[in-house]
Amino acid sequence: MPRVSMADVAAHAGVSAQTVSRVVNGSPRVDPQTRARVEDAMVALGYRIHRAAQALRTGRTRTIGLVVSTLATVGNSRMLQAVCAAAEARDYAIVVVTATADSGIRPAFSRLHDRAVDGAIVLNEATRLVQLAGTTGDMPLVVVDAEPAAHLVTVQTDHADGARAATAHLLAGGAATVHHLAGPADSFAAAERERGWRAALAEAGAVVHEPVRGDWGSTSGAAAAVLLGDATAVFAANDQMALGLLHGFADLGRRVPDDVAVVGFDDVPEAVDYLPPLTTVRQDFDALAERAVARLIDLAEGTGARDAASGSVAEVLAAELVVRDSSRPAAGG
Amino acid sequence: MPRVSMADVAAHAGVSAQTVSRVVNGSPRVDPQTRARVEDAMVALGYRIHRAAQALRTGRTRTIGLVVSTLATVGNSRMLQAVCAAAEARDYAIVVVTATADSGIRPAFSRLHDRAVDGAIVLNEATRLVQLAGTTGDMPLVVVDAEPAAHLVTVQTDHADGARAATAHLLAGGAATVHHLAGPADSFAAAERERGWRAALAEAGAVVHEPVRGDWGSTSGAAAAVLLGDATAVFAANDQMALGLLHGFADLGRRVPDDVAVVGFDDVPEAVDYLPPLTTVRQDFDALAERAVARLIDLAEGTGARDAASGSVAEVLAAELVVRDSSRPAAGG
DNA sequence: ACCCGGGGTGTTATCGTCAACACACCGAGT
DNA sequence: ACTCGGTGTGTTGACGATAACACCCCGGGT
Repeated sequence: MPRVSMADVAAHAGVSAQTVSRVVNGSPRVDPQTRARVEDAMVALGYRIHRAAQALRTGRTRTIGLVVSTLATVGNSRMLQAVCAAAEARDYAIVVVTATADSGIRPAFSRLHDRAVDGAIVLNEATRLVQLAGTTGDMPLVVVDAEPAAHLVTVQTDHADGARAATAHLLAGGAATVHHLAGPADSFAAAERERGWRAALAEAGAVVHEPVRGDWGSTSGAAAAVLLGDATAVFAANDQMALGLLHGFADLGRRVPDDVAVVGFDDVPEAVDYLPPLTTVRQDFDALAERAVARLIDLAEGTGARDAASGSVAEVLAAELVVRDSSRPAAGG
Repeated sequence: MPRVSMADVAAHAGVSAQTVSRVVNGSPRVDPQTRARVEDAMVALGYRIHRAAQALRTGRTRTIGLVVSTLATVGNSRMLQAVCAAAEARDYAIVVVTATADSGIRPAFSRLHDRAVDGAIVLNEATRLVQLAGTTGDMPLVVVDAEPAAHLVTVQTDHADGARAATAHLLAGGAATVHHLAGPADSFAAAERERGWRAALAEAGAVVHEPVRGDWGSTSGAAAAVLLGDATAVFAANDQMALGLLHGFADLGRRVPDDVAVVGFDDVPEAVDYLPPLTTVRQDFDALAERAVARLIDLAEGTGARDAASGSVAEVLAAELVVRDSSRPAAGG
């Protein structure tokens, strides 16, 4: 049973292939009766458009590349899911390519170029890789969580403000100052969260201890606990490292939140069942993905929407503090 | 700067487009000097093959569809990453489509059909959806973690054996019997893990309490703790539910592992930092993905490899018990 | 009667690649 | 000399969709 082409449908409906094309693409210049006949034929034969042929002719694939460094972080995998949903709603498909630290970003873009994707969304914490991306190709690009820059469309959570809120919350809870377990040095999100933390300390006139640096993984959080032995409040740059802190502090015999309060970032689904349940900053991944996809498709289909559709070059979405027991000393323990 | 085609390269190298095609596809019938000239021209012009055109001509896209119900479970997102890596190593790309419970699997396959993928890997815990898949299309298919069946190539972890090992471990630790916090009723993996648990109890002649059923999420695990108030050992069908159990038991004042031992399944990266660190059964997602991709490409490129390459219809990979504190009463607490 | 405009439809050419075939050349066997 | 097999290369014609253009028909204005 070979593929059904427009010509087959056309023959069945007694029209030309061009008319079938017009029906498929919703052209208004088709007689309603003809349209109905063609639609019946499409159903009868089980017609499906051949995207490869369409892509060859039009130069557009209705496909978006997603460049991702890793899916091991919960944030990235949730973003992927949200991006898929947003793209499917617009009849676009997502091609995932990985750009690891050692492979670099170039082979990833090379693959996307081969595939003639209409654009790419970069989900990559390493700012320097993004700068390489500027070098690579003339492909429409939306970068998530990267330093805003000229010629670069970015979408991001307001990491700094979320971090500020988390830190202020800890200070309000009675801590003299707040220590910080930061993310990797090359991550934009980590830098922003650190910036927000510093700002909150500065506002309150609190002492600033240099942050300890982790790698997003929970194990690095557990290791950091030892270095934070004298802290009474710690803001961790993500939930997984915060979990590690909970573990590390428990091993040291320090009770959370009574001896030390802990706050994370992301609000992963499991955070509510950590011991104790984790106070954290919630990112709205669905909204972030939705905006990224919308912006990218604007760019890709842009009929010169450089001014109208894409008013601002950087889009920033609010984050929300979620208070749970890990920062609530009075938690009926 | 428009796209560089084979014709452009051909003109630059003073040969025909067909010769360029032969060079690109590594045909042996090309003079080494000619080949070198063409390769130089490709580099000079920055030639990249146009996959859409290639797909139109050959009917093959070097693209694999990945049908996934959700990426919220750690297992699925790790599988996705591993599948990407395995596919990229073979110069295939991955297109992700989601098949939620309410949308059903049909629109997902519809999208893949449009995209003319060479085959699909189904990562879907709901067995019934997979049966629908049989209805859908003549596309080469590899199903991960599904009931082996005729005309169906499957790849799976040995869930039953892993569960058996986990249960036996708990019994060996001194428990009179082991309760089970099972996964959703429609999940093949959940059913297999339950089967392994039952088998281990039967071998030991232990009392069987009907399992409590969760939804893979940690919250359902926390809720289940209340129903398991008298258990001294619980085998949870995944790590996230086990985390919920740890939380629930803590709220009930039951100490893990002293009052009740807990074992999970998957070995998520964070399990080592749960409180206490979680004994669990490790799945080798990389190997699973590698096998799934290899089998699928065999099928897709199969020149009739029905007998040779695909000897067995179902492939089963071993799981490994990882013992940590949540099941080790003597853990120097 | 004539032209005009526009709705509805068909024809042609083309996107980039590759399979099939054609062909020119050369050295070896008869 | 004459076929023959093999090697290196060019030519032609699809694959399926669609942009551009051509065309027919019909009602309304002159």
